[in-house]
This record gives sequence, C-alpha cells and structure tokens, in this order.
Amino acid sequence: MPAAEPRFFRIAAVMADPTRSRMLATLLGGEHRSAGELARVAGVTAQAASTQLAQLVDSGLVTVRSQGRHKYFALADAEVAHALEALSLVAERDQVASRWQRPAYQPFKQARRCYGHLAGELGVAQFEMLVRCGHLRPGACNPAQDMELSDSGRAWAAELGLALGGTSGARFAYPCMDWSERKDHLAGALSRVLLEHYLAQHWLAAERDSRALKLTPQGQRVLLPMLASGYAWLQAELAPCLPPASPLLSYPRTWTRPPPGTVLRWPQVRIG
Amino acid sequence: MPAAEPRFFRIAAVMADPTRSRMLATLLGGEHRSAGELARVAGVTAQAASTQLAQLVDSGLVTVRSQGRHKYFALADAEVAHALEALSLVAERDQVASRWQRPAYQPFKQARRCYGHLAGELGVAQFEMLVRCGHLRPGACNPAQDMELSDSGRAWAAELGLALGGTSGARFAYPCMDWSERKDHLAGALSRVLLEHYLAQHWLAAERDSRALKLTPQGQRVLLPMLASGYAWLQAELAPCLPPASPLLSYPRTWTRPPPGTVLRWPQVRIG
DNA sequence: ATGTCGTTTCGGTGCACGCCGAAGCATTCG
DNA sequence: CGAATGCTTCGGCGTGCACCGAAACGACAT
Repeated sequence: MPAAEPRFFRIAAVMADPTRSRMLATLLGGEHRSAGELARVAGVTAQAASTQLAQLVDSGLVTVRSQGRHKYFALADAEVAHALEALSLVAERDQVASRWQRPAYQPFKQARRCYGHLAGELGVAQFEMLVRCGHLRPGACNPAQDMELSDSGRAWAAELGLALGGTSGARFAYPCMDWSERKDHLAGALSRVLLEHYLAQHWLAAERDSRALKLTPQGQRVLLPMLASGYAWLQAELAPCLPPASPLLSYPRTWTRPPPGTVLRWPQVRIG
Repeated sequence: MPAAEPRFFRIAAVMADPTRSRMLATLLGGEHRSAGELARVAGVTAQAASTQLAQLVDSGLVTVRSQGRHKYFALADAEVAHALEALSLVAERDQVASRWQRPAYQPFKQARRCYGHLAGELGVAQFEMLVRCGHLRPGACNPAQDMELSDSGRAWAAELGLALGGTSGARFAYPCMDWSERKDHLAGALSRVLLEHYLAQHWLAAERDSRALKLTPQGQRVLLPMLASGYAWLQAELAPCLPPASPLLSYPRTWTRPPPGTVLRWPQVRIG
C-alpha cells in the first residue's frame, strides 16, 4: 500500500514554474505589486501573468486587493516567505562562493528586502550588532525562537527615533536564516519598522522592480558604521567560518572586542 | 527587463511530483531506504522509481549509498528536511483542525520521525518539558537559534542513561517548527540520541514503511508521563492558543505550575 | 460618448515529462 | 554455471500545462 499522500507537493508545484517563481521572488520583498508590474518582471505577456497569478492566489500563496482597475498582489504571510527562503537555502547551497560574486548579484547580496525586513550582508550585520551589543535577547515567554529588546535595546530604539507603537499583533522579533549569507538576520515587526525607518531617513533606497536596496551616501555615513561596528570584531572572531568579505563591509573598523559580559551600547548617533 | 532568475524553482520542481513527494516524505523520517522500498511506498513500478530517484539525487536533495545489489537513499541534510517541513507548514495551513482529526492521521499526529528526531504531539511535549523545566536553554554562542543543556539538563540526561559522546559535528540542539502542531519540537544531535534511546528502551516502536511511531505499553507508563508532565501546566497556561487536546496527552496531570524562577528537575525515574 | 489602459477569457499549439512494458546489466545464491 | 533478485535503460504513449494572439470586459479619462 502506498504511503499517506503528502500535501506539500501541491505547494511545490505552484512554486515550480519559472514565471511564477520570478513573481514570488519579487513579492518576497514584502510589498504589493500590480499584475502588470509582475508581468513585466516575469518577462511574459499580461495574459500569461494573469493566469499564473490566479494560480498563486488559488493556492493561497498570494493575496489580492482590487483597487480601481488595478489589482495588487502580495505574499499571503510570513510562513510562505519562510518556505521560499528555506527552498532558496537548499537551492543556493553550492552557489555561495561563485554565484554571489558575480557583479549582477552584488547589490542583491549586500542589501535587499525579505518580506518587509532587511536581509543580505547589511541585515546580517544588523542582527549581529543587536545581539552582540546586548540590545536583543531571547524572549522571556518563548526563548527558543522569539527575541525581545533589552533595556539598552529600547534605549537604542528610542535614540534612533523609532516608533514601536504599531508592532502588536505580528511576532515582534525572531531570527531568520539568510540564504545568501547563511547566517541569521532579524525578522518580525521590529525589523519592519527598522527598515521603514532606514528608508524614511534615506539611508537606503529601493530599486524599481527589484528587492535590492541601495545604500545612499547618507546611509554610508550613518547607517553603515552603525551596523558594521558590531560586525567588525565579530568578523575577526568568526573569521575562520566567514565567506570572503564583501567590499561593502570593509568600512573602517574602529571597534575592538569589549570584555566579556559588557553590555554594549551603540555610540550616540544624532539624527538630524 | 525580467528579474534575476530565482533558483529555488528547480528545487520546487523536484518536490512537485506526487511520486517523488511520497518518497521524500518517507525519507523525512531520517532513515535510509532502498529503491524497492521507496517504489512500494510511492506506489509505482521499479522503473519509474529508479527514474525519480535519479532526479532526486541529481538535484542534491537525496544521497545514495550502494551496498551489494541494493541502493540505499537518504535525505541529503537537515536543510532539505527543513525546506520540506516549511512547505508542509504552508500546505497544511487550513488543515490543522480537520485533517489531523481523521483517524488515519492520528498515529502520525501523535508521534513520528522528523529527520531522525521525535516530532508530533510527543515531540512538542518533549521540547516544552525540557525548556520549561530549565533543562534546555538558549546556547551561549548563538542564543538566537541554538540551544544547550543546562546543568539540570545534563543531570537529567545522565539519569536517563543517555550517551552524549557521539554528538559532535552536527548542530547539537535547535528548535524546529512542527507542521502538524504548529509549535516547536527539538531537532539536532541531542534529539536524535533521545529518539534512539526511546526506541532502544522500547518506549516507542517504528511502523513499517512509515514515519509514524507508536507508543508501547512501557512507553505509556514511563515515557508519556515524563514528557507530558511538563506539558500539563503548560497546557493550562497556554490554553487560549492551543488546538483541541488529543486523547494521547490526556494523561493524569499531577504537576502544578512551579513558582517562577524555579529550576525544575524531572522526578526520579529509574529505568530497569 | 469614445478612447485608453489594465486585466481577463478563449482557442489552439507545442513541449515537457511521468508512466509502463520489455529488455539489459549487475550482484548474489544454489 | 544458471536462476533469482534488485536496479537501470530504451521506446512509445498519453496527459498536463505554459505560452501566444485575438478578443472581450471593466474602470477611468477627456
């Protein structure tokens, strides 16, 4: 007798088409996109896109919102995003060294959206800075997966001018494996607010039709040292298991490893 | 211009076939299976199975080992298992209430293998017991994802007669989202040793051609109260967000919630 | 109203691929 | 050695499905 029918293959089948996968990869940024945009990004005619999008919606991977004569599509939820990331992690397994060094993928590797939060080298740097500085720690009620801000973390957020009011409902903060870096970055409501803040401050700029994010000159001055500072001594510490460094993070490193047990605080950054 | 070609769709395509998905689901148990076994489980002829298995190997999802005239297949690594679990999590989203209550899926929901470790209700109970009793805590070097045994945890393991020698190399312990329970269970080397121990003690018995695990009468007497005890007050505490209880875990609950901060120890269990 | 734009439906084409039966190699055993 | 077992390769069949062109539908604009 054959085994109990697994159900995941239906979901896999929806993800298994190049056109649909391009659409999903675009939506993985976490923004809403119209059917036309997605058709263009996927490189097919509008008719084809319409059919594929209908399948994505039927399967529950994607949600739609009609607005006038437009239709806006978005990933259904974080679990879908997570599944896509997990697949990418497997798919890019052997590619870490080669693929990511090709110039076309550099912006993507450096910083990109991942379901509304910051991923890539900058995302990993952000996460490690927060954890290593003691701003972020395992949550009290679910220490296995959820994270929470410490006192110093809340101070850091306040200093940054972050509005943490509207973060109820969704999970606040949790680690998410980054498939280009193969290390964790930060996911959850906190991370979304952070990215929105970075964009509002014009430290990062969104590329059209892409999940890639570009560091602006102001970002180079303010954001990069903030995130990379925690990364500097980290990189020295973890050197053996790190992939070759990207030029992006070869920012002057002035920080030295603090004595163990020290709770670090990000040095005063005044935002104009 | 079309977007950068995502690569995950190739992996998804391999998982998207019913036959291959049945094979993968079987291998998700973590054991090696011969081509013939997999053909039988998938309900196809040997030729068809051979073709599909070749694709699974080519794609890197599965590894092979030849032994005489047999070929033994296994999942390539934990990342593949993780991707399959993540897909299942999406695929079973709406099914939690209905599907899992059908009698045919009960044994599967109660206890099963997940890449060599214990999953299902028992797996979740085990994880929550370990965390809530203070035996397992966030790891020192990677608090975000890895876990480690506390002193009480090591004592508990020693008491159980666990051999933790051969657990170097692979990740020691980390949480893994259970797609039938939608809560974490324990993954990693520790978890594998635990499951092997349970099987060696004949507390759990493996089903043929299936990932389902069956609680033996001895298991009901010894293992179930050990795992469910931590679950008892937990269930009361988390009642609002818990799915309807399974008959499996309606074991008499004698434990009450300890005062906060208490480090719990599993009461003496002497194993004959 | 008429035109424009974004999206959908229809009919038809072509390719990819999963299956089986039969035959072909290996390995093990009597 | 020949028979049995486990797996693989080959040829052919059938189906599913992604695509396009053409046409239709709806919302908005002038």
